[in-house]
Amino acid sequence: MPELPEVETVRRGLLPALEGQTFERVEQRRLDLRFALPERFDARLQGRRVMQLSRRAKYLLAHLDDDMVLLMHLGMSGSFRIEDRFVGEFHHPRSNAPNHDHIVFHMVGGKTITYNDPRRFGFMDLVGSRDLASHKFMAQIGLEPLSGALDGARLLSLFAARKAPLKAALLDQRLIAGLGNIYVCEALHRARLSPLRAAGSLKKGEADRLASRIVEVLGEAIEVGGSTLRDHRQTDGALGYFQHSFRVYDKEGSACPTPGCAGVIQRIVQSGRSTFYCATCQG
DNA sequence: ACCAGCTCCTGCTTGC
DNA sequence: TGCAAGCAGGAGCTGG
Repeated sequence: MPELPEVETVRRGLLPALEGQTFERVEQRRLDLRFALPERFDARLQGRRVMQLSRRAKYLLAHLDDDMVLLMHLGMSGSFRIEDRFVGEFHHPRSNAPNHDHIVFHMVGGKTITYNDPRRFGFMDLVGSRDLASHKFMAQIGLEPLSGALDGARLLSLFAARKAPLKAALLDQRLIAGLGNIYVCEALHRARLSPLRAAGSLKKGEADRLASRIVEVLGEAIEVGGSTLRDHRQTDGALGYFQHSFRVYDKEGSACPTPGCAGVIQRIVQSGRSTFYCATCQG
């Protein structure tokens, strides 16, 4: 599912269709996604104008002209597509395939923005802008890695005394926001650090390296529109390209790309999720 | 406080 | 070819 670079790509794709634009009508095809949608979700959006579309961690935030914020999370399989006019449900080649277009935003001017989410792990909520910071899902979110504030010193203090492995600590959204399974694996490989290391055991030099590799890999991914594995598409249907730059993710059995390293990428399971790394050069 | 495991859901891939 | 198990980019919740 979308991690920070994919969500940022989606944000940029949605900007022209959403920012400064007004909801003419909102078609809500179910009462829940992962969670129940707020009461009168469709009615409360109708007629509202989007003043700004921002991102926090993996959340998209549409700031409305009535001081409310539409909060959106894509979960594992959520995506948006923009069309000049709604062309109807997307029909899968398989008959009986259920339709997963759950919400359609009909904008003034004729464009439609359709939220599709087969696994329905995504969710949306409406919250007053003054309550945003204390919102259940926003309050715990950690450091924004591209804010300029992520460096070795910050990493050291965030990870101090933590016994959890680096892999788990980096996935913890309360510490650093926006990293997911792909970019954690990629950043650890670039920093030549083992995903199994206790987070609290990092030395200053290692933390410096890790912080700069995280910023680097996220930046590179955003530049090319994120990674497309299965579901992620840009809002115009274009594919991201960063999957071609993976060094370890989903590369089990491949030669380690680190220059001079004779290792082979292996897959292990940590906290029930796949970790890809090179045991030879990631000490 | 911290951490591991389970859970939600659908669909694609893999292995027998 | 068919079928079932396994796996997937997230993250809240529970229980130790």
